Amino acid sequence: MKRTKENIVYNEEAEQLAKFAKALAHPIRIEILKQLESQSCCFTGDLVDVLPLAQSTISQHLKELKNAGLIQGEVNPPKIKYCVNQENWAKAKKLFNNFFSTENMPSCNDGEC
Amino acid sequence: MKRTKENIVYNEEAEQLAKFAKALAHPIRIEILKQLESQSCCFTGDLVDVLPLAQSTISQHLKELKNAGLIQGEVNPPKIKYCVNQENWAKAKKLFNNFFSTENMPSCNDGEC
DNA sequence: AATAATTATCGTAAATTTGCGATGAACTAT
DNA sequence: ATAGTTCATCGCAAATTTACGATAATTATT
Repeated sequence: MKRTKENIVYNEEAEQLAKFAKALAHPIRIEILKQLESQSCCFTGDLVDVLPLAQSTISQHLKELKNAGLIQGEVNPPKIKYCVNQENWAKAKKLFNNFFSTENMPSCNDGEC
Repeated sequence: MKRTKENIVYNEEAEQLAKFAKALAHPIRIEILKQLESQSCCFTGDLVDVLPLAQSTISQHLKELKNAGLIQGEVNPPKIKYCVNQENWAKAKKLFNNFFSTENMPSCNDGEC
């Protein structure tokens, strides 16, 4: 960060997209989401069985995904069921789709370059 | 990272997707890519004019985007023209599309939960 | 009440990211 | 040759991320 904490303001859509991207910016979180995608839901314990990291670490990654809004947890004592947050998942999908749409993206070797 | 550097091996596709996501995980890099998308190409100098960061910082972000493979630079002395790398852009687009495809994604409130 | 099971949080250490100014490298133009 | 332009890199400082073990918190079962 900067020398002194000083907030720089960015485009809101860019900020939101970056936030989602950041949540996806670690392979273990991709794997976690794939699990949740395929299994409709699962418990932290199940994830710990499958993934090569300590329970506390998985829990931290889950927290980040939750903070980004991509997943949500329901208590099901003494377990907690994590699921994809459909609403935000759809929002992220749309943002990435828009971003990658190459509609009017000119090629680099166009004349005016 | 871990106490001692010890590599954990992840699914390759997850790793690649995470790498692209990491490149997108900062609003300024989103903005940079948007510029490159819309303008077909541009020079670092142009970006510095538009973005609220120092030239050296922009240069670093460009480097990260280049490392991720999302952009490429051509020398055009004394300037350097940055453009989206079409091939990897398409690859990223496909990876994100696949990832977000909710084909057989069951809802959280299905019976078996 | 005591125990077991499951998940979150704390404390710590290492690594990485972010940002800046200063400086360097490469090339142009004078 | 000198000066100017453009971009990259270095060195630094602050912030954040990543990972772990230990411990706390919550709830069920005995």
